[in-house]
Formats: sequence, structure tokens, C-alpha cells
Amino acid sequence: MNEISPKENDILEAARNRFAHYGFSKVTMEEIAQDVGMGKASLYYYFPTKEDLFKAVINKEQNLFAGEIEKLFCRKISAENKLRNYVKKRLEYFHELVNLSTLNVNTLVDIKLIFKELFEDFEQKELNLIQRILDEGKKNGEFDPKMHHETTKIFLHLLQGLRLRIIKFIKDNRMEKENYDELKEEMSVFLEIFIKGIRV
Amino acid sequence: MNEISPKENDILEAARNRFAHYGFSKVTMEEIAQDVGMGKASLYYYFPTKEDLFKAVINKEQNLFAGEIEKLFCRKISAENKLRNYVKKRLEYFHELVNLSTLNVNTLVDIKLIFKELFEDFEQKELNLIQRILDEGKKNGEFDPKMHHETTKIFLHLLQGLRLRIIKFIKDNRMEKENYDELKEEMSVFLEIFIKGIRV
DNA sequence: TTTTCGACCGTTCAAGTAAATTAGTCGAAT
DNA sequence: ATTCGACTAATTTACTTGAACGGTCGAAAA
Repeated sequence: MNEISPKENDILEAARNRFAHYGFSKVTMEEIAQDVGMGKASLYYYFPTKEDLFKAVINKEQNLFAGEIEKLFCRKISAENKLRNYVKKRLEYFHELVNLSTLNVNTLVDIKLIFKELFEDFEQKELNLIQRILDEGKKNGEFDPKMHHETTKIFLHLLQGLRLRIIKFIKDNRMEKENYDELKEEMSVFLEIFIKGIRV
Repeated sequence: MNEISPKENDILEAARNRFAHYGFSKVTMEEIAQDVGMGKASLYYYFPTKEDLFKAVINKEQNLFAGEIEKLFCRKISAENKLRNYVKKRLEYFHELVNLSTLNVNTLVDIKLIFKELFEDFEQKELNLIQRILDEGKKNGEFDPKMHHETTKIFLHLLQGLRLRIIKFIKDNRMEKENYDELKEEMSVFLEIFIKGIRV
């Protein structure tokens, strides 16, 4: 799409680091400007609003994630294993996002409301990705071709639910390694049951 | 345990109705007292604090739910169908609870913090119930006896996650029939996949 | 033309405060 | 044993104020 100037990239990186440490609302444009060595007003030459800057940061992360997933699709492995890899990568991406918005329950809700389109867009892409994996599995005889048509959506929602649950019960608004590992383990066990549940 | 006087019951019922309409924080002891036709101070003869009154209301609901589940265990049906019935009843109970605390995301968090023990206690009971169903299924050859030892916990968390997800995306802090039906459908599809996933 | 920034504006937000509401107490009455 | 009016202490609410912040603009630098 749009060309990205080196300056723009510096801003994005500085913003990313700040947001990752302190979360959206606790970071000022002034601070980001100082990090990158320019005046605050100059930021507005590249990004019309603070929200747009944040969106750009998130978008960059989403693209990195999308790239990883694309690689996944090229590999000649079973649909089962693609699903396993997908869940693994998705969890890592979630971890990134959590840091980016210094997630606590309320800010998550806020963020989701403010950047609704952004997340809805991403959810739709996710849905398509999972659908592709399931369809592939149906075609090559791994998965039950008569599975419920909402299976994809529900799979997505189950993953979302597990993540939400963990966030909800975190103290001090900070996700620790302990929480992350628990989530990882839960998803892994769930995934094996799910895969068996949709096999032919 | 303790005997419950008729007066106590009136209070519980009035409190339940108020809480169901307006949620914990929006109901005053004065209002409950007026509903039941006594002075506010009299309520404190039966319940030492407002929290204790709320706990008693929740506790009563939990017991009603537990009673329904107990009946479920007596019936001579497959473990599969017990699980289906359990999920159905649990969803109905959730619906009750949602009304009781006029659930919005924040009040849910608050409530969970204030009444932590109460909910932890209930979660433990739930865990035991599901464990009993799964064990029964293992014994009679319905379910895979080698299933992961954390399957019960994860099943519980998946249900919790689906519920949380729905609550999270509700507008105006009020769960509509539409949301409830969606949740019902999701749980139903999930459950069938899960059951197939743990079969022998 | 493209990019930078100092000076400025209007809004938002945090801290503080006063008033009002409410949870909870107590002693007397029944 | 039960009820309640009158009271207190704590909490909540509504409001104020000053500082911080997002965002604009026009001039200047590159």
C-alpha cells in the first residue's frame, strides 16, 4: 500500500516500545516525540491522531503475525499440525498484544471499543485462516466433512474465551510468565480434544 | 444447617428481587426493608451486613442449582447425556446469576473480588461434579480412560470462557435473549465436539 | 515542496472538597 | 426474641479547579 519513510518507522518503533511498557493511555505524544528526537507537533505530520499512531503500531504487529501464518500455509504438513502451529503462533501474538496495551480488563474493553474496526477486521481474517485449515482437513480426509457449519467460529470463540478468562483473573494488571504458561498448557490440552472431536 | 425463619425467607426473597433488578450496589438496605415491611435496623438482626445478605441470596440460588444437579445424578442415563444436562442446567443458572448482579463486566469483577470465597467454593463443587460425570463415563466405557488429567479443569474453563466472552461484548450492561441464545448454541456445538473428543 | 517546530487552544483528567447518601450501631420499647 | 427510631462513621456523589495532554496553525528551515 503506502510507502513508509524511515522517520515514520522510527516513530512506530518508539511508540511500540512506549506502549508496550506503559499502555495506550499512559503514553504521551510528547514522550514519543522526545524518544525519536523531534518536536511533538512533527508527529502529527505523519500520524493525524494518537489513535491512528496506535492503530499503525497494532497493524504492524498484525502484519508480522500474518506473515508467520502465511509461511505456515506453504508448508506441506497435515491440517492437524497446521492447527497446532496456528494456536501456538496465535498465543505468542496475544502475548505481544497484552504487553502493547499493558492489558488489564478495563483497558482491554476500552481498547476494543476504540479500535473496534481494527479488531473486527483481524477477527475476520482469523476466521478465514481457521476456515482454510479446517477445509483443507476436510478435503484430505483428516476432518469430518459433516462437521457443524459454525465449528470455525466456535473454535475461535473458545480460544478467545480461554484468553479472556486468564486476563480476568490476573492481579496488578500484568500478565506473568506463570499465567502465560497456564494458558499455553490449557490451549494445548483443549486443542488435542478438539482435534479428536472433529476427526472423521 | 441453620433453621430459616419465615421472616428471614421474606427478606431473602425481597433482596433477591431487588438485586435481580438493580444489582448489588444499586440496592439499599432501606429499600429491602420497605419491601418486606420492616425497619432497616431490623434487617441487621437477621443479616450482620449487606454483603452477608447478598451472599445468602447467592447461596440459596446455588443450592437450588445443586438440587437440580443432584436429581440429574440419580437418573440412569449415559455420562454423555449427564454432561449435556449439566451444561444446560449450568447455563440456566448462569442466566439467573447474570440477572442477580445485573451483570456488566465491571460489576462481575467487583462481585468476584468481594465474594471470592463464595465463587471459589462453587467452582470447586462444579469441578467435583464434572469429575464425577467424566469418571462415570470412563468406568462404563464411554470415555477414554487415558484422557489428560486436567481435562475436567479445562472443560470448566472453556465453559467459563464462552460465558465471559459473551458478557464482555454485551452493550448497556444487560444480557438480552439474543445473547443468551447465541451462548446456548455455541455451548451445544462445543459440547458435541468435546464429547466426541473424549470418547474411547 | 517537504518537513520541523514553537506557541497556542480547547478538552480531558486527576486531586481535592463539600454535601448527601448509606451501611451499620445501640439502647429503649414490645 | 424481635422491632425500630435515632444516631454515627464511612462511602459515594457532584462539583470545582488546576495541570496535563491531544491536537492546530502559521512561520521557518531544509
